[in-house]
Amino acid sequence: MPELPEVETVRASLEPKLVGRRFEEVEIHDSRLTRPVDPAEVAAELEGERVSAVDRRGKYLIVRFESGLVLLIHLRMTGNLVHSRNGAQAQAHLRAVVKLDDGSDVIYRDVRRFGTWLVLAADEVDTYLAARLGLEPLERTFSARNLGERLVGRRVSIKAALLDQRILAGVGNIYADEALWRARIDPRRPAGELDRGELGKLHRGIRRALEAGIARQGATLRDYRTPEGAAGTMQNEFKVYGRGSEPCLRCGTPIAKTRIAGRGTWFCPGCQR
DNA sequence: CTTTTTCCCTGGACGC
DNA sequence: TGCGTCCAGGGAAAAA
Repeated sequence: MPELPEVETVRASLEPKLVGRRFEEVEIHDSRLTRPVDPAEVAAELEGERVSAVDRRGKYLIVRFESGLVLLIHLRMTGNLVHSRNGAQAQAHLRAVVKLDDGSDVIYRDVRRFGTWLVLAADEVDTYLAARLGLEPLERTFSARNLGERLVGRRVSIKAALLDQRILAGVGNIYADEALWRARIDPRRPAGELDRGELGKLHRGIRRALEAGIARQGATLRDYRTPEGAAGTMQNEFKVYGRGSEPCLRCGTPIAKTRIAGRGTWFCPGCQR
């Protein structure tokens, strides 16, 4: 499930391969990918465009073109971008292929078809993203203080708040659990009740968890791969996610599993308070 | 306004 | 072996 570290890994890998390249030919095989826009229309818009930058905001990949046009890609659950220099062989769940002007291809696969490709004009992008995304956790401007400001008065659990992209952008189910373990905070605590010290620990925990994920090229549980086709290794470093009944690495208490905001949630009932 | 629930989608795991 | 059921979860939309 691509979260910020996985999307950032994809971004960093694709950036040097795409910047300066032209989209020669674009094939989109799944109408769900561009819904409600006709995929043929999106393909036609993208053909001939030359890439000027590959950015990221939250879990969105932002492909900017010299013309000002922007392609926003969201991988959702199982979306996967691979760069290939030897053609796009017939592959299961192939949803789109972009042929670049250096002869290489960008191949998009997505088992569950939740991913989206959206084309916007340059002046529409900020508005679109600002309506959906809050603080960017790895930006310098992200602080314990402005995290706290976003949580004031919130009665939802801190886990649910971390998953709310309008509060904090890029953290998903895995890294939310990992960040809360690092911060020693119980995921069920009401978000608005964290004190100043806890906010500081949470701020640090979020950054540490995300940075660890990026350093390991993300976590591969099933579908996620880097654009080189490699698996990430962050799944080997999980402190709590998926470790139900195994001993806490800090205090030895068996890790508990519960359900918060409809998502599987793992935490240590011994040292997360 | 905030919060909760439902839905989308496929395939792997599991029980019988 | 086969079939039904549950689970995985990001985010949009509807409901409360």
